[in-house]
Amino acid sequence: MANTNLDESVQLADILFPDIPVGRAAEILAASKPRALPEGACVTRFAPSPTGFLHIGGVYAALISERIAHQTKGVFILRIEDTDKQREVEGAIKIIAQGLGRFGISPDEGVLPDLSEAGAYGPYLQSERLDLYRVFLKELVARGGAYPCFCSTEELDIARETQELQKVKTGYYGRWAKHRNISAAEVAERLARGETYVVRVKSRGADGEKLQFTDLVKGSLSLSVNDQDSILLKSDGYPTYHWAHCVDDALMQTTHVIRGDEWLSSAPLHVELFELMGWTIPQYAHIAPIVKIDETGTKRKLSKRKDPEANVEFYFKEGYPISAVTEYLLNLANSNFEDWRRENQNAPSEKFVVRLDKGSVSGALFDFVKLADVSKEIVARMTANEVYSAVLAWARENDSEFVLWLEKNSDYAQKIFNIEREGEKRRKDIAKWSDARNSIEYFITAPTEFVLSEKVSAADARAILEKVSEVINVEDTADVWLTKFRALAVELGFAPDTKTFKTNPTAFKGTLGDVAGVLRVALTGRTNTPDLHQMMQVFGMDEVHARIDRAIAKLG
RNA sequence: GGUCUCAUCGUCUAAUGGUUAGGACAUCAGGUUUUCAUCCUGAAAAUAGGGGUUCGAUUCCCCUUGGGACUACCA
Repeated sequence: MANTNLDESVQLADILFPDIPVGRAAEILAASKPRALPEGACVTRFAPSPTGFLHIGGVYAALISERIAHQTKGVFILRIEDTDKQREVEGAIKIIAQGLGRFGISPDEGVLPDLSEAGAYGPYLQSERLDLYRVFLKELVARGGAYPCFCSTEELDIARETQELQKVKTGYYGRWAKHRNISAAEVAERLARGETYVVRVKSRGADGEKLQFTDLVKGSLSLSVNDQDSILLKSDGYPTYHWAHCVDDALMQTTHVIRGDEWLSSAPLHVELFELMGWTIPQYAHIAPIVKIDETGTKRKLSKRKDPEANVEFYFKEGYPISAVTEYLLNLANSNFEDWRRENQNAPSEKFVVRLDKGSVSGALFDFVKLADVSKEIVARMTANEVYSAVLAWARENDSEFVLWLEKNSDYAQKIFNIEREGEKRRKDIAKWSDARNSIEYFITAPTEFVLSEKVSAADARAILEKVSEVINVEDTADVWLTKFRALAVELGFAPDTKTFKTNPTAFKGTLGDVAGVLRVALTGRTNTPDLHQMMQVFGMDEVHARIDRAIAKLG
């Protein structure tokens, strides 16, 4: 800034922002209280734009930010970046705040899930901070760090075309920065004529210069310094992301900026901005995006247009338990999460300490199979009552018919969900709540089709069912039932167990499993169900008899 | 095109200048159980390619190839 004429800059600032009194910036800074936080506490924030959509990648970033803040006894802020009026969508703030709320991610400051605002460093909507951006921009202009630019979009387009033709770097910089040294007098004149303008940073960087940059996720990097006179204030009076980020995170005293790595290449600009203002530069953590393989076989970021799974609504609709999605995301953030989980089976996931430096450096593929596994594990650990409540809550939003049944048959449903849900070897058949209905469907509707295994003849099947009908008593303990069942099988010429059958296969019509298969199909119409004895206990005597009779009738 | 960046089983990843390169999910095979999606055992499966440095490289360096991000008055 050696040859910048300070007087000229101050004049320029006054012409541009005549309504802002001298010293206003200093006043605001002086009024902003330092946060009283314990040593090592991190202040983080999630700052989405309200585009009507909560992206799973956003939840990922928010989750990491929230954990970093809270595990250090710091502060987590939800700030809304609504500086693009074109893209803003009605009701989007609600979607974001409540969506995060469903994931249990609650901010200490900013917009809360109930849409109220908390915190002493607000407002937390950027559209309500417009005066702040102007105040500090005036300061920057006065220091010779920014200037107005009157170039039209057309002019800029032409310049870029020229640059492309000449094969030089595109953009507004150096000798291409037409208004870099515009005089206060000229600005006054153009303003008087009603010309619109933007305000650009007067970059100090030169092409080819490097910036040693330490990123908390990516490590030590050598980035190119910023040499672009980027726009800070748009002609509509709104700041660009860059300026808003700088002003907001300085005023909110953010210590750790955790954001998607698409921001990495503009980090040098942000660093320059903080330096120009003489503010403390926050620590940066640029996290890798969650990607998918598309039709062409290339990896790309989850796209809100093309990929339904990019939207958190998708997970709500499918009924993935929220904690499963959270744990999967945590596992993506720090792969040692699953080791921790094995050691701490019943601990809440908040106990796991997230580390930024253990994050993936390049994008990770979202793996639904793995998610399903995590999810099944979680559902298996839940009680029947918890499962019932979760399924009911899911059904309320997605399956009104099922809700009716669940509400009417609350006790019965809980008994069903309790099958193989006690003890060590728990059944793992539900990954998401939308699976639930199908997995218990045969309890709701008795089967009408009975497809028997080819291993058992119709006559034998009939004999089996009639015999079962005679001896069955659902009050029997599992052992008693099994003894009866085995005797019955032997009586009809089947082997009492697999081992016996294998020693002399020709001596038997089949195995005990084959006999069980007949009963299973009669009761459920399926070959694949939970434990017979437990199911029959839930059915009760009457239902068991009714189903067996119906099956016999069907067999002719 | 320019700038930056990344590269370990199919996937997510661990590890180290010297290891049989480890785990998890998925896959396959065997076993247990009255079925099974549970459970147990086992198998197959990776350091992108080429050069260096080194006694020794997957690890450090260079090149190639491939991927990703950015290159807006969008965030």
